[in-house]
This record gives sequence, C-alpha cells and structure tokens, in this order.
Amino acid sequence: MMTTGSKYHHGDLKNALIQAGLDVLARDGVASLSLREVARQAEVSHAAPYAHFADKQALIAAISTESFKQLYAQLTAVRQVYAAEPQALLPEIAWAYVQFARSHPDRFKLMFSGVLEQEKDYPDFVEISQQTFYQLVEIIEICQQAGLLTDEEPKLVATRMWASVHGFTALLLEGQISHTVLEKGELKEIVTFMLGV
Amino acid sequence: MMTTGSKYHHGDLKNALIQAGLDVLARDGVASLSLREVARQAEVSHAAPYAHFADKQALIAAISTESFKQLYAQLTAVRQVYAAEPQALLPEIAWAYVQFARSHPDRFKLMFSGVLEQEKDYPDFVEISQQTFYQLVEIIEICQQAGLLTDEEPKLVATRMWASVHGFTALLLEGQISHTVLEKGELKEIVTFMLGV
DNA sequence: TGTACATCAGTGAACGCGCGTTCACTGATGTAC
DNA sequence: TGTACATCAGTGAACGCGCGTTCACTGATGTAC
Repeated sequence: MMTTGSKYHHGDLKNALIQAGLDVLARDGVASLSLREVARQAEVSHAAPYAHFADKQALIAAISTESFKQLYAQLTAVRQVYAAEPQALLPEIAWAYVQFARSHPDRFKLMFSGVLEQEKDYPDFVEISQQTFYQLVEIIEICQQAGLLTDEEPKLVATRMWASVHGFTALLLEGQISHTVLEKGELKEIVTFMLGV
Repeated sequence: MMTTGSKYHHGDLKNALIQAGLDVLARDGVASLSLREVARQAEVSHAAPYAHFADKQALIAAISTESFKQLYAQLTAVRQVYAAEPQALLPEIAWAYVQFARSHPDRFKLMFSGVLEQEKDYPDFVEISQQTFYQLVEIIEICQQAGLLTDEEPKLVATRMWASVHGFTALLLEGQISHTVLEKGELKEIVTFMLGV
C-alpha cells in the first residue's frame, strides 16, 4: 500500500523524478537540468535517483520520453478532433506542434538538441519518436486519399512537412525568424504557409 | 611588427582563440567548448582570453559569428557559380547548407542550439545572420523573376525554404530522420525534395 | 643610438561553485513462522 | 497476533573534477627624449 506520508519509501519516486525534471525545465531551463537539481526539486537527497536510474543519461532519457509522449498525445487529440475535416488536419497538427514548443520550449530543446546522447540505447524514446513520425505519415495518407495532396511517397512528404514545421519552430524559439516576417500575419497563418500546400 | 616567436605578446591571440574554438568544436564537440579548453587549445593560460573577450559568452559569440561568416561565404560561392542557372540555384544552396552542417556539425549546433544566450547583445552575430537570410530572399526573387516560383511574398517563401532545409538538417544531425526515408535516394535528392518545388 | 619609463598582454595561483558518482549506513516495509 | 529477519529505498558524507572569474604579478614592447 502506498503511504504518502513517509519520506522513506516514497512510493513512486521514479515518476516523481520525471515530473520534477519537467518542472525544472519549465522553471530554469535545460541548462539547469542536472541530476542534483532534479533531486532537489523532488525533495529527496541527490543520491536517491540512483535507486531508479542507472545514471544521469537514463534520467534525461526518461524525461525526454515523457515529453515526447505528451507531444504525441496532443497530436493524437488534434487528429481525432479534425478526423472529419481532412483539409484542416495538417494545419491543425502543425499548429499543435508549434504550440507545444512555445508552451514548453525547454522540453522541446531537450527532445531535439542532442542533450540525450546515445538515444539508440533507450528503446522507449526511439519507439515514441517513431510513433510520432508514423502518425504524421498516416495523416499524409489520409490527405492524399482525400485528394488534398499529390500522390508522392508518403514518408517523404511526411518528412518534408515535419522538417518545415520543425525547422520553423526551432528557428522561432532561437529568435531567428525575422520580425518583418512575423509581422506579416497571425502566427498560425504563417505556420500553415510553412506547409507549402 | 608581428613577432611569431615570442610567447608573450602573441600578436593575434584574439583570432587564434576563435580558431582554437573551431578546433575544439571539431575535435570534442560543443559540450567541451569551455573557455579553459579553448585557451588550452590555443596554448595560452586560461586567463589570457580575458584580455580580448569580456567573458565566456563574448568568446562564444565570436566563434558563432565566425561560423556564420563561413556558412555565408560558402552560400555566396554557390550562388555565384550557379548565377546563370536559376533552376539549379535553390537545390544547390540547400545542398551547400546541408553539407556545411554535416562537415561541421558542432559549429551548426553552436549557431542554432541556443548556446549563445542574449544574441541580441552581439551586433556582428545579428548582422551576419540577417545577411544570410537576405541572401536567401534575393535568391527567391531571382527564381521568381525567372518564372520558377510563384509570386508569393519573397520573405515568406525564403522563410519556408530555410525552415524546410534547416529542419531537415537539424533532424538529420540528431539521427531523427527515419532510415527508411534516407534509403529512398541520394541525400542530395532528398534535400531537393525538401524544398517542395 | 641609448636609456628611462609607461603600457600592455600575458602568467599562475587562488576563489567558490555545482556537478556526477560512490559508499557505508539506516530506517521503513513486507514476509515467514 | 507477535516476532525475527531479509529486503529495499532512502540518507548524508565524501571523492575528484572542471568550470568561470579575479587578481597581483611580470616580462616584452613601443615611445619620448
């Protein structure tokens, strides 16, 4: 039975540490995401994480994986909402991607800026990142069947869409998108334009 | 007069430190780019850089700026070579961008992964990054005048091209591009496909 | 040309800091009887 | 139900490390006369 009162035998420290990691990202950013800082945030000693993670990279992997799962969940939700309107599907998915990155910029950086080394060693991370890509491939196929996109290889088209939106997002977070461009219209319109359709 | 023999009064330590920074990036990567490591690479004491740079961020800014200048120079060279063949211009520029990133992955990460904070404080960096973007805008205009692209707002089209190629490059460096996609053809062909034209 | 001197670009020791990881330990928990 | 005991998830001290930055200093250089 889970005893929430005691300090010893926390009950679910593993997940608490992942959540603490997300909190540290939100509060202080990816540069502050140390094992000790995460332990501090979770209010345990700095050695406690070693009961649940082999080393710092394993903790980073778990935090990255959780971030990816949340992105995946948000994209899935959007996909379901717009299932009956394929012409809205791609713009809404793209917009959800940008919104995720703007809401959680340091989660996004963690996922895509090489903080996690040797990601191949973490099967959960690889799996959710592949699932996310294949969800996009399926959406491309739906749009092709609806006659909204030309019949090019879906994986290639999906890669192009992802690259466009991901690149725009990354440059936006880095402040590299010219403000004369950003003044051209609502951000959502600009994101839709990035899709090139 | 520059006396290359003496240790004291190096002569051009400022540029030597920038070059040492590029060497550290190539040898050990962006995670190893510390002020002390750069000084070590330049064979001076770790306090010597302070005679030329206010702090670590200023050194990082100079290394980033130099990297950007080299990218800009390579894109300019490609632009001149293909000046008479506008239909080849965009694919070749995109390919040069990807090649730069693959040849110098950690320079690319340094330039675009938020290592340099407060980049607005470094006018040289801002200027060269804007120049690079405006060079792309000019190329878009050339292609539009040649009837190769539709007459949409050039800055928006340039942003879309940049986002596509940049996103693809970033995902490629992170190992996030599905290898079933990479097997579809030569990398240069895939990069051209990313342009969506 | 020679000398005194100010300037300047380096050196090396020292500072405090936060980090990842290890280790002997301890106290709470669950189980066998 | 009560007790002995093994297991397990924590603690806290300690390790060595590399970092950015400061500071008193020193030796090379250039300049004035």
